[in-house]
Amino acid sequence: MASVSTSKSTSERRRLSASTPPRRRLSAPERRARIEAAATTLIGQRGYGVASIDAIAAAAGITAPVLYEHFPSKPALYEAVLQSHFANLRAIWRTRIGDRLAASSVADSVDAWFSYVEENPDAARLLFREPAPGEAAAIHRAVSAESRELVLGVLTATLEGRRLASTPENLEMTWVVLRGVLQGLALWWVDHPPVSRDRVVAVAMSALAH
Amino acid sequence: MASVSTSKSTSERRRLSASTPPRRRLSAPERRARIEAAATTLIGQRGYGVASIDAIAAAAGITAPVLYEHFPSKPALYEAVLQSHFANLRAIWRTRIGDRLAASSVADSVDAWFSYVEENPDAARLLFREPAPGEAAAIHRAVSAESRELVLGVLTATLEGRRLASTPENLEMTWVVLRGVLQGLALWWVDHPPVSRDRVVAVAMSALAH
DNA sequence: GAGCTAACCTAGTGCACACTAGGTTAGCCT
DNA sequence: AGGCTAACCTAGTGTGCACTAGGTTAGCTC
Repeated sequence: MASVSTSKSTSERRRLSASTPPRRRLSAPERRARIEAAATTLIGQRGYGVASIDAIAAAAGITAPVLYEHFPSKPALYEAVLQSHFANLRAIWRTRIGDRLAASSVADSVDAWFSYVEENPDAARLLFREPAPGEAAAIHRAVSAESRELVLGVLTATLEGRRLASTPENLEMTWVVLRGVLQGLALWWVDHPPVSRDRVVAVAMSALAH
Repeated sequence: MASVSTSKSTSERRRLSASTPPRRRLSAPERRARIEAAATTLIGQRGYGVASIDAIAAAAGITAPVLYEHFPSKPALYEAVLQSHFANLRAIWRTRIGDRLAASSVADSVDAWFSYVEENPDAARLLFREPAPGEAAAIHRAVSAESRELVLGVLTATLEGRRLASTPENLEMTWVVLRGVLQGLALWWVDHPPVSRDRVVAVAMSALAH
């Protein structure tokens, strides 16, 4: 009795995973990329609080301890994922717009921006659904601040002299309106994908044209 | 040793609360109202997931078991609070607007709407910060649907014949823009109270005038 | 082919939270 | 005054989560 195997044998475990691809070992960078992709999907769809580390690890094909060899904590993983996607969006704005806005470049940027949303719907949810206050909110605010400064700078240079942008507060409110329209449409669109990008962009541009 | 009091005496407990008002017993409706007020504040400020039942009960001056004599569960409490505030906002729209929009009544409504936000900042956070998907999101969607239908109906009656509102999707996108502007400004404003209501309303009206 | 590193695992720990069982007492009613 | 109801409490239970200790093995290097 006592001599019968007391722990599950290796062969048994391997048999269990026979139906799934035979569990390969990945290099650290590749595994890290899969973890970030899984985190984007799950945090985007379920929110920071509900997306558990176990679930993210499972979606990345591993278990929680392996995830902790790549990221020191859940907030750190969240920050890394936010950083990467916000940087992509900032690049979109920067490559198409100089110091101030011109009508043509704005249309270009908005279209490119919605292209990114179209190709990364879970990232859009992750970035634009504001997290509940707490740990996650502080990180989100810190990371998104850089993007906010970028757009605020462009708005300042463009709108100086116009009536509604005469004070810092009005400038910030203009930014709030801009963000509200774009993020609102983006979050609506990712749940209504049959609508074409052109139509969403048209509504956005019409709402933003004063 | 063993004979020394093993449980805290009643008098000792009463002495502890001597600094705070001497713990009155309230009637059920009054206590219920305080629980709802505490829930509005805490869920608004911290979000559904982070605001614990213990914290809400403490803010209402009681302990968790008493709260459960008034509300059967945390989701039920959340729904009750949402219902009450959404109903207030619907009343604001309904008393000032008939079947379709006229420029003057819209300005009136928007001003009254922001008055409510001004007087109930925590309610604004509770209503307009979309919760992370999960239990809370389903309830929020269900409760807010009635308000959405109300505004969508008014929009339909008003905009029929205009170009951008020609399809159901465009109508819904118009609603998304409207909501994005109002909610975005409201959430920004409750964190920047020194700005006067008139200025916020002015920005909102300018953004919504096509 | 032997050894080593690092990718991966199982099996926990501790904590915070929603919710409950069962007892105590304030304060009204007669 | 004495009794009764309902408002309130303490002290739990169970669950789910972030995070970890310690061991196993794939697969590269020599």
